[in-house]
Amino acid sequence: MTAIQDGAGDGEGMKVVVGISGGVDSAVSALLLKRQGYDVSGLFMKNWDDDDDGEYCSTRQDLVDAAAACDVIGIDLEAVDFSREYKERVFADFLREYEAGRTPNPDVLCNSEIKFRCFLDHAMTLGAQRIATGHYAQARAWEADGRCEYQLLKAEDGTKDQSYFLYRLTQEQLAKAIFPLGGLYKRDVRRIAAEAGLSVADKKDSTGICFIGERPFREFLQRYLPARPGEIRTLDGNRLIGAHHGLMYHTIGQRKGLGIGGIREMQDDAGEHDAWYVAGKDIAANVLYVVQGHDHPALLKDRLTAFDLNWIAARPPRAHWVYSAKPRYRAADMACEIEAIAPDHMELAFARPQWSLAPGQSVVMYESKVCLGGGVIA
RNA sequence: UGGGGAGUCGCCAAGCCGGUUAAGGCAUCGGAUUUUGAUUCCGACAUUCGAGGGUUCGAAUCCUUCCUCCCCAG
Repeated sequence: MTAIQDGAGDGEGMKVVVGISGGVDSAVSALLLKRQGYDVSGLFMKNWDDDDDGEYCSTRQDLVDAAAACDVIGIDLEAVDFSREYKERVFADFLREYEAGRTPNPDVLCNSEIKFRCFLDHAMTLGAQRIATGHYAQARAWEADGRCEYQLLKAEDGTKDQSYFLYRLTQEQLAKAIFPLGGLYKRDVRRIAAEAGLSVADKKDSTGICFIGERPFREFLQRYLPARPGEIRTLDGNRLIGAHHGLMYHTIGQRKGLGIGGIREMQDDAGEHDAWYVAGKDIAANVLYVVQGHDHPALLKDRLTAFDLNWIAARPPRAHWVYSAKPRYRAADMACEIEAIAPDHMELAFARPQWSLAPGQSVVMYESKVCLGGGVIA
């Protein structure tokens, strides 16, 4: 086995389009590719209409920053609007999931449907041979048994690794991708940006849903989905303990927003209460079930079922084999075993119980540094 | 109505035989962390102790009147 390409080679004039967001990461990605001799151009995506909420609209500033960065780097910048596609392929699913009482991860879909589909296709029409993004992840072509296969690897900087968000990519998509930051640490990326005179060198990292940004979540959801108030009951004892404004505002393991204060019968001698956490939902009855204490056993599960699977290598991993998995972004890898696997679903058992597995979130599997793919928690 | 008990931050709850700044928990809000949603962490949060009088150098803590609630009587 030999790595025949690691994405950091000599550009030799190869045309690559870089997704420029207006942040440091994508700017440095473009800068590095330019230095490596690629024929680089930038593409700024506007995928969300912030028509009526200027307060949280930062895309204008992002575009300004993106343009300024490209100017310093010395590349062209084009802007494209995929907001219709984003709405149809990402946001619609996002709303369907919330409506069903689940907790989706739109950014996973955003990558497979927008950045590595719409954006990729568009870049190809511009004559590009590759696309690049500021993701902290690594891609490489790997030759084994006479076959060439593209692998997705974790980033060198484990604290910034974003391979989780890319687990839905396919061989075809990965073959076209370059992740210039995969081998770098965040601090070095900022240093490179500062040394190159990029104004975004110390710009704060963006958070919130990709392209939509950070905003009051309840208020945001409420604009798209009707809120149905209902009861909050204890999982232990089925005791009526409060009221919720809508199941969609709560996810498994959530503490904030329950509004449950002190209850006489449920305190210790000193009158102190443990916080309450969401442990389950009864969608049909519109009841939210809660449990007291972060470490309540009902919040710990050592197995899960996942569906809507995607395997990057285009073939499933082995059952009864030890891998590791993350049941949510930034979770520590946990050893696990696939107990049963079919094309459309699998049963996964963890070596140790996982805290608050939320239906709708993705479970992503790894074999050492290699991201194998994953699925959506049932 | 008679007897007993209780009223301290949105919710619980210390303090209550007087002594300077009214514990703590939950909730809430703000910040940090974070390309989902969460979690976690840090910070803020009663010039005031149901209301009015009084005693005192000094009261949430004592006295008193009123209001409200609970229990037992009925």
